[in-house]
Amino acid sequence: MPPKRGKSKKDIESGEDSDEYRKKRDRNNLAVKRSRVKSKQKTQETMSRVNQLRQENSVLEEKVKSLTQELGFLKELFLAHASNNGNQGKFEGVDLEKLLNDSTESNNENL
Amino acid sequence: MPPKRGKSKKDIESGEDSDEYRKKRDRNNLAVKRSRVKSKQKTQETMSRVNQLRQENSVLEEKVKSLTQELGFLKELFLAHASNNGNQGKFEGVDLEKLLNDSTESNNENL
DNA sequence: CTGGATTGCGCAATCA
DNA sequence: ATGATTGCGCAATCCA
Repeated sequence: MPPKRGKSKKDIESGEDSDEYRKKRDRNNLAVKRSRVKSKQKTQETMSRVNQLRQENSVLEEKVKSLTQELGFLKELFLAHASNNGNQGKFEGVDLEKLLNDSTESNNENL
Repeated sequence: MPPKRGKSKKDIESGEDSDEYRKKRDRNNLAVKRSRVKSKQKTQETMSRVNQLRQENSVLEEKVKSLTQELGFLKELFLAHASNNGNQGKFEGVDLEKLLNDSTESNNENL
């Protein structure tokens, strides 16, 4: 009682000398082609993404650099002012020394 | 005057039923395998690179954010001080208004 | 079960 | 001649 199918013996797979088989192969070959094209596209996009990120990155680095520089300058200015006036680093009632360090340390440690 | 070679007819290529041919195929198959492994590795590395850059990027963004914030705060402090003393924005002999804008504009325009 | 999508694999052409 | 790459088809397998 071999299972009776619509086809002859071993389905379309493996054997089936012609039409159905060929048809199936052809379709698969197309699928393979599509799949590979897609794959290559993705690879390309990934590489582009890398360059894009590199760009953004260097822009940000410069930004950080100039902001840090700026901040450093202001800090010195502050300290100079403070010592000139002997008001213990207080300016407008704020403890600048502490403030400046707070948001400078955490930013410089990664450079 | 058929060209005389060391082999029979069509070289080792295409035909040559055995040894030389098979040997060549086998070597190529290995080469293909090597090549494909290498290729996949490179793809993987590229993807890792993307994530790595994403990381660096967000770190930098935060850095810029906090530095900018800091700078904004100091700027206000400065301006307040200047107006309180009615010295035309001069502080320690420096024109802060101008200074602060110079290296702040170029840094905020991309946010 | 049906059928496209992926993937490993080998062949041959071509590059270096 | 030789290894590296690349397009291509086959078949197994995945996945929906």
